[in-house]
Amino acid sequence: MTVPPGRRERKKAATRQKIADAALRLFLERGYEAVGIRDVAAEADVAVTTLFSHFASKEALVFERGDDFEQRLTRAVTGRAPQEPLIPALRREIQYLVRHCTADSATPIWRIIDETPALREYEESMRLRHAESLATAIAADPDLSLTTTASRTIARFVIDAYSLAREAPSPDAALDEIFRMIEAAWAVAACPRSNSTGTAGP
Amino acid sequence: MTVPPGRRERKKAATRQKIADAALRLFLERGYEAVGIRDVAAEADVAVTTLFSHFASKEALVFERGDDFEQRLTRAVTGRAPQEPLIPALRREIQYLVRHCTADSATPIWRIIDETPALREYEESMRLRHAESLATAIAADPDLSLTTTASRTIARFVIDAYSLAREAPSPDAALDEIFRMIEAAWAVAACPRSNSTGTAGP
DNA sequence: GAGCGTAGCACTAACGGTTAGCTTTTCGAA
DNA sequence: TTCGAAAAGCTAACCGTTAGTGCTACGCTC
Repeated sequence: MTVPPGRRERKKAATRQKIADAALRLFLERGYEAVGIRDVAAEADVAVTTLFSHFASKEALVFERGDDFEQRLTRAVTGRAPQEPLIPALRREIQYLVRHCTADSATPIWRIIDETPALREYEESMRLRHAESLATAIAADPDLSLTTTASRTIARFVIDAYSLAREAPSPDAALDEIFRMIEAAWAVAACPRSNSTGTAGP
Repeated sequence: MTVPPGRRERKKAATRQKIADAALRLFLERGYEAVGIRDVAAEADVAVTTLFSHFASKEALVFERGDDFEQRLTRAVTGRAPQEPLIPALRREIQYLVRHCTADSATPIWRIIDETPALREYEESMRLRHAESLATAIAADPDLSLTTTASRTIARFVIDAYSLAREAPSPDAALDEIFRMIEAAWAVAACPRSNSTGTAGP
């Protein structure tokens, strides 16, 4: 809770950054799988155990700023203009995020991610955790007052939109189509009228 | 392609079963993480390499019959009665699958899965692969003629329904709620009318 | 039925990510 | 200055997984 970060925390952050930079450099240079943890540690001039005290796994080195995703989504909910409807706000944010990693394939880290199955799997699990945070944020909004299930469903759908649009040939068009569906799902979640779905329980 | 499986294939199947049984026994006895691959191999009296020639990973030992899930879902699409609408057919199948692993927590393997993060993650990635198969089946149905994106979206939503209902306090009620949302999403995917979603692209 | 090709299995040894145990260094506060 | 604690280090392993190399048993053809 100290306002000016002490020398200790600065050094710690510096070490972390040094590791992340070394990892990125090596991954771009030789490819993700061809680089070992011990290589990264050596390049960053730290011990392997130090590396793992900063990053939980090898994959986490790639998604170094992965928490931004989570924060941006929850803030798109909690920080949106008063009375602004939920889904368009989320759509705007997802669109930004998708563009950020498709157009910015100038940033070649996304190429590595796309080409490495282990990283794609890791990203999907990460997004699933993000969906949980998003669901919590949605459920906490007093203007919406959704059930837990509805919140979690919408959150999953929104994350699906990200994943699907990301690998679609035309991300923008895909987002259009998917969010039209999400909007419809949202409408029945927000004001439940009928409850017959065609199959009654026994 | 021989109708009566030869001795060779029977022996192979027997070995596979022996390994699966040994694994299940040990996992139930000591817990998933406390059992090593070498333990399983020893208990089944096979070499470690043999074990990995039958199962791709340690997690795969637990989801030995995981392909059933995929097949049941695709057949729910391809094998449904003529003119039967898609979503109720999928809902029926998902309901069956959810009940199978919630009520059947009598089968304590699901308890182990629920308690082991590594297994939950593995299951989620597996379901994602299943969603791809399901999407293909949906896209191939001539009665529907959906876009690729719409097919994949519906498939993901249906898989989400499974995951969410599985961990909901009342799975049946959750399924009701989620499938009401999916039905709405489906309606706009099947007959697209308006295409304004509240946020226009720049 | 003898011989051949191959699939299944075994064994050893390693690789690569990850962790435990313990010591040393470095900072912050008393 | 001194002391406690956080950060970083080193060694040595654990554990899932794979490569390399044979051997054996089966299925098939002649």
